[in-house]
Amino acid sequence: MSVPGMRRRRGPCRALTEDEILEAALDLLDEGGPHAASVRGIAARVGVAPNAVYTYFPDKAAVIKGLVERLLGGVDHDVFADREQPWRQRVEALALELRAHLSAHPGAVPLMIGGPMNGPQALALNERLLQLLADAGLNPTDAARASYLLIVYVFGSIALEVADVHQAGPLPPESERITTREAAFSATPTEGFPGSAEAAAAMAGYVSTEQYLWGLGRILDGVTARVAPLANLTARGATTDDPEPAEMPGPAGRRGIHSA
Amino acid sequence: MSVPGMRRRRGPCRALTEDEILEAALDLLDEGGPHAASVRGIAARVGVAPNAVYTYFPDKAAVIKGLVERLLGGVDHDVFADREQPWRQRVEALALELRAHLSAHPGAVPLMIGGPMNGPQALALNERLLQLLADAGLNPTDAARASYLLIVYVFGSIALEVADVHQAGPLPPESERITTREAAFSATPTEGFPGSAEAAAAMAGYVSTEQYLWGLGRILDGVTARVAPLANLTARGATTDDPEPAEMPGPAGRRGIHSA
DNA sequence: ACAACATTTGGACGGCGTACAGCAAGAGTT
DNA sequence: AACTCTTGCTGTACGCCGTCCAAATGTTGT
Repeated sequence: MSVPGMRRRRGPCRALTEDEILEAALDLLDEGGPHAASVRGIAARVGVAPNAVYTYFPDKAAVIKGLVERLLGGVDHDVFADREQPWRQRVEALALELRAHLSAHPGAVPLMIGGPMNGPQALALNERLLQLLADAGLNPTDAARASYLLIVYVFGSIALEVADVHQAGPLPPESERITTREAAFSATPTEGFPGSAEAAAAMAGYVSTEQYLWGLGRILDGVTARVAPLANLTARGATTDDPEPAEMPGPAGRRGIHSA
Repeated sequence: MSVPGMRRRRGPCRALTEDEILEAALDLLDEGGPHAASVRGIAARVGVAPNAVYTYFPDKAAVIKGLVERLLGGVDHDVFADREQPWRQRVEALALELRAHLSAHPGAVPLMIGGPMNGPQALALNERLLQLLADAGLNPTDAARASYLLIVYVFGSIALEVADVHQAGPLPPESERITTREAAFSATPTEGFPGSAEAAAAMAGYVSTEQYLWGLGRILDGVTARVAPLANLTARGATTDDPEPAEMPGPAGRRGIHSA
């Protein structure tokens, strides 16, 4: 009497689950950096022989893939799914949530951008972003392009940010990282470059939430400028002392793409 | 008595140079993917014992660092140094040159974004970009922020692009990559997502020069929209003889990242 | 009970980065 | 020229890596 779906596999019960393996891998990654997520280390942490991992994943690449999917699946979708809020704030919330969630596991970020993000969670994220931009009034083509632009910006920012700290383990707090960068850049001679001191200060501030949100804001400005030149301004506008609302880019802006 | 600069080292002549090692590493990287740049492989290619590499570089990380520097040093600075052209075209030329140059060595791109880009060539690139944006009329703070935004976009785009192809060796031509992506995305069921066919086509087109330039254009739109709506006719601006200190605010942003 | 199968394990193979000791080769000194 | 000192390269070895293979163990179906 074998229920076709319930048919328990022939052999002995498995000692663990895929999720335990992925969790162990993530823990090792957080503790020891990207180098520490070895099959042997994972197996030792969950208490099995090194090659027992191959019962659950065909090879290490599959473990990494599953790990990335698990990480992407952990982003809180509710923060930006509230369609009552203005869409710009929803995008900002998504970007901040992604950055916070991924920066909490800096060792996993190089593995993420090292391989193709094809998994269901990556597709779901893209899909949600597409819908969000479509809600904002963009046509499907622009929504798709803007979606990828935002993905590139978010993941590129996070990648450059976590790549900037050379030590393993969790990321130091933002202020400490900026201070370290400041010291590093001011120590470098910067042979003959103008304004080395203030340049060091500026480049140190690259890895800040403020820079992150500034770049995101400029991208959203550029995306909305051409599609809805008047309908925005609902979300938080310019934050600095620019007097002009800047309706359209200057005369150089009309130069289009080499459109195929 | 020996001239202090001419003082040849005491021991026997070195069999090779650092550049030969880096070139061999780059060749291996191009042929066999990021995995193939092993110290032993490099040594075998240049015809020495595996540990002879450590005469020239202290460890493998130094080889990678030198390799990245060599790659960044290979970008043609003349394409965007022409200050007669409008600055937007100069930025586009820089972005295209960087993409072409780095995409020619896809195996090296993960190594590039895997570590901090602190080298002199990276700093020089940043510095040139800063000056270019300052020429465009941006104040130092916005120029610094826009410079990093552009760097994030360029390197993030290239990283996602080369990470999309799973096989080693040189990148297939763009059309082939798009076709492959199209097939992959249309094969995926995309469970219940709206517009799977056109979504697949749109996502396949992400890895195209057109998408790349579109995103770059939106970023430049967003950057220029708020800072110089009128003043940037030509790049022949003031020489920025006395740049104000680009006080980049420090750890002012409080949201987002903290570890653990 | 028996057979079929999944799971896990011990062991091994090749490759990796790299440390250590020894040997060859050139420069400086006598 | 002989000696020494410094430097470059090699042989060897250690520990770690990912992964395969054969055997042992446990579980289900007949």
